Amino acid sequence: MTAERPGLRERKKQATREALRTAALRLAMECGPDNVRVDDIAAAAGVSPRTYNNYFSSREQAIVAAVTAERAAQVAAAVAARPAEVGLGDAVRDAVVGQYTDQGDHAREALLMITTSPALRACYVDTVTAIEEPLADAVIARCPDIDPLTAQVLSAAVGAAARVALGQWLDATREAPSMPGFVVPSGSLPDLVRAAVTPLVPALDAAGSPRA
Amino acid sequence: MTAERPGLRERKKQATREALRTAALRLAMECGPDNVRVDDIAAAAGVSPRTYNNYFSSREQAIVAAVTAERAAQVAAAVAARPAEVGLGDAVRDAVVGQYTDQGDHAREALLMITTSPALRACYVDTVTAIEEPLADAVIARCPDIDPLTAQVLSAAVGAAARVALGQWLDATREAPSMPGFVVPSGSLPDLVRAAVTPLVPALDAAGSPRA
DNA sequence: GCATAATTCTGCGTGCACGCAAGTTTGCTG
DNA sequence: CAGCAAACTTGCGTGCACGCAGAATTATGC
Repeated sequence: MTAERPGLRERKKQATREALRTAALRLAMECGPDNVRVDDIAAAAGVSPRTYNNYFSSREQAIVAAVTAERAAQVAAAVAARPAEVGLGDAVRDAVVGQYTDQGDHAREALLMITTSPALRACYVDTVTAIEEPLADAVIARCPDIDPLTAQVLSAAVGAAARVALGQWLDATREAPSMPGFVVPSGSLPDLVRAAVTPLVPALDAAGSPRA
Repeated sequence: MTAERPGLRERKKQATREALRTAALRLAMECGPDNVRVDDIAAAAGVSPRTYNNYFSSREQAIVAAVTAERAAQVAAAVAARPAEVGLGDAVRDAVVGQYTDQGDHAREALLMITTSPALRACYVDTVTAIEEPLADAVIARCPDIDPLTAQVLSAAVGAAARVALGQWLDATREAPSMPGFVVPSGSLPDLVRAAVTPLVPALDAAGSPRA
């Protein structure tokens, strides 16, 4: 139903994208983030270096994409999945927090590597921008009477909050190894994300139910 | 008082930065944004091309900086200048809106040129990120008991709202010339910014006065 | 099945960002 | 004033993003 026509063409594109992501992450983990050239990734995926940039617009993007993958769609789905009774604020907050809980074991060491390189950290933090549009759509679907601009602003605000939390956490985990005493000064990532999104709950609720 | 020691060194640096900004904007206005090379800007400012990248990390940044300039500090000052009686929400909103009202005549045509190039638009939109840190400081100064993370999140949210408003407005003004009928479909920029920040006011007020 | 239109991949060239290692200027101190 | 250390500038080399145009591949009409 949702997949109208797989189409040989489209499938090949997704395969290439997947191959690039995987190769990028593998090489980065093996050789270290700074010892991987774009040409290497392209070669490992069996395409031209030029083709790499038809799929990803920066060297770091492919590596990060291997970890981020379908996050945007998942957030939107999670918001839609919350029962209609709970307020918009709780629904969005729980959906976002859920995205950063129970990371797989493999993802955890990848995250640690991303911590290594400033460029990778910046790129990873920027990926949360991708949730804005799907999230706005989900918000509109939940509250059809909401002003589209408001939905967009609130989604962007949530994205910004997640960005702040992620930045804090990445910095904290990077500093940690030097200080043997404290492991994670700021607590776990899900807790941090929750704490960051919580201040926005009043705004979300206010927009979600105008007559309350 | 605040300026401890200007110092010959620091003055030269600011002069170079200013020269680069000005030259960049002038050349961009004269030749069109896409017909200006970094080397040209550097030459016009009398420095090496390499030095250019010691001050600005992208070609567009210098052009945009000529328009943006001191915006970040002004927002922080504007927040601090609001009387202590008004709520945090109103104070921040008015301060941000004030930044985008009564643009100079010269700035207005520069804005129009920025509309021309996608890269410039993206860069200009990204500059609002710079207000986050000063704004967070101003918020903390206003509400000393606030959680620093909350202040940071709210500032980032406000920045995101401004970003959305700016994006909308830039897109709208770009589409406008093709449609002779409508000039600005979405209204004036200050109104748009106000409308974008308003949904966040409940969150700001909630954080600003916990006991209300 | 085949011709044709639409996409995608690829090589090439250009402009750009940035690390590195001198060379130069500035600020401080004896 | 001499001399030293820190900061800034500059040239060079490398890797990268992306526009462009031609070849290769896929979809579509007959």
